[in-house]
Amino acid sequence: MDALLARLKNYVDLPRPSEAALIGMPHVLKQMPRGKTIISEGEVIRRFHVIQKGWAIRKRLLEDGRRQIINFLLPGDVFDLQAMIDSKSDHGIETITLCEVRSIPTPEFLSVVSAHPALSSALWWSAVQEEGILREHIVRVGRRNAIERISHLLFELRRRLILTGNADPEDPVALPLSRQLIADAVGLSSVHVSRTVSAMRRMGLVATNAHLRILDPESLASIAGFDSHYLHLDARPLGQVRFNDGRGSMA
Amino acid sequence: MDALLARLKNYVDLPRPSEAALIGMPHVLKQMPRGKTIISEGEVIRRFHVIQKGWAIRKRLLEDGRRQIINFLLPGDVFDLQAMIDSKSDHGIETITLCEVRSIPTPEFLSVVSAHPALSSALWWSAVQEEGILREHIVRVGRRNAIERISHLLFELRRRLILTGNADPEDPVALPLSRQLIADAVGLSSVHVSRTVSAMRRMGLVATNAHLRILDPESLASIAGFDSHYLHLDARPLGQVRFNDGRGSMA
DNA sequence: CGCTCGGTTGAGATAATTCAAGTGCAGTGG
DNA sequence: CCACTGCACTTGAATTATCTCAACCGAGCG
Repeated sequence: MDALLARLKNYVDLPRPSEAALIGMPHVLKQMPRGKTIISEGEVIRRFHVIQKGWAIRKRLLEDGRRQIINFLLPGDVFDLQAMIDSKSDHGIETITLCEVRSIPTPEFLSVVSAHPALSSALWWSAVQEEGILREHIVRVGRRNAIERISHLLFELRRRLILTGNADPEDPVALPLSRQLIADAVGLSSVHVSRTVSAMRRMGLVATNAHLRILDPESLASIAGFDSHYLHLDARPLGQVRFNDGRGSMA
Repeated sequence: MDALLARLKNYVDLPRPSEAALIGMPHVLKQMPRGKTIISEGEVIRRFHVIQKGWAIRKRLLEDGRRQIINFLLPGDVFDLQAMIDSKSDHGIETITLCEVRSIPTPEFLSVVSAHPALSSALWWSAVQEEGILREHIVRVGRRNAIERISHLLFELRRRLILTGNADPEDPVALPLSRQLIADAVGLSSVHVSRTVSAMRRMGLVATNAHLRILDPESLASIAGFDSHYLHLDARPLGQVRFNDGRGSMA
């Protein structure tokens, strides 16, 4: 199934025609190897993008080389609100695994969405969830210590992967993360992340052969003080609220 | 002039009828003393809010009392996207000075906005700017040291105040911030903030009588490595893009 | 006048960083 | 098949940024 569709279904059951419209939008599908730039900082964004497969990061680079990962983009994630206005991107987006990325020109995207209230309402939910993830990341980095930050991040990623059917809650979830990626996400040095992850391995929380695997999500959540309400999994459609352009005729 | 209007004018010149519609929305205007809760964590949000006067904070509290300020809400700021979906707020909002807050029920807000493309486009800009501020806050907290964090925050606040005519670029801007507020915003302890601010005073960057005043914004910006493009001050309207509900008839 | 509250300052403790050396694996080329 | 290289990861030791605890100060207020 389409990755975005799978994600939005956590919020509403889309009527068949809306599903069809979502999948049928004119788009370009691109395979990208790991480490490629999807959007570069300063570029004007004129298309919406959807991650179909693989992982990407949003990141900012400081002049002296320090890097901050703003968040991780997983299958089913759409970006970017910035496509709504004609402005230069304030951050870059880059693949960290082999990816399949779908992109749709802004006007076409909006006209499809505006014709389908259920779609637009689901996309609002998606935007609210994304903002929630951003806010929680601020809390993570600002007020938690190393093991809490890492545990919280890992648990969030697992939760989000499960949401789109990209991970099985029963299995140890594998994450394609290097120490350096984790470090740049949670604001630590890669060697301190290495030490902390080693400690977590000794505690039986994760395994670290080839990929990082989550062995004990419950303990992870409790160490992290994880509270999932920022993911808005409880949200239910209010009225019909459109994510809309003003040009096409209103269906 | 209306605070929100003043802010949106940085993006578009709203046509008279749109201005009138914005100001004329059915609303409640509330005076609130310092330290009052506008929205509490867990509450379902059914109204949009606009800060008319004063300052507020978005914050998250951890179980053990640690507090993280997610961002500052200044005159002209609108919140919250979360009003678009029927879900519990994942954070609290609280005044930190005497405030005047306007609130509009979601459906009324949306129907006015959907009738005015220029308004909806301006509100998209506002949402994009807010997301940019959130992202930059992550970089600030994740990858900058104490003096950089504080300088960056102060400079951003000054810039935003100037944007809405709440500060004069020529004068030393005064900010109603305690050491503790700064600490909880940038993820430090209040005593370390105190030390750092004292150092900044000795460097001639700020004054600290009664209120914190910014004396030397240029040096502040250069210490902080401040780059304003995340505020999207360069953005210009693309097509007509609506911020829309799907219930009312489309004007 | 005496309290309270925010801010300041010092001293010692701690978390995380930096630098540096060493290990192990995956891929490459002989 | 083996040696060689590169890269991520690991570990130790020394250093530094920041925190905690605690005492003190001074302005504003009842």
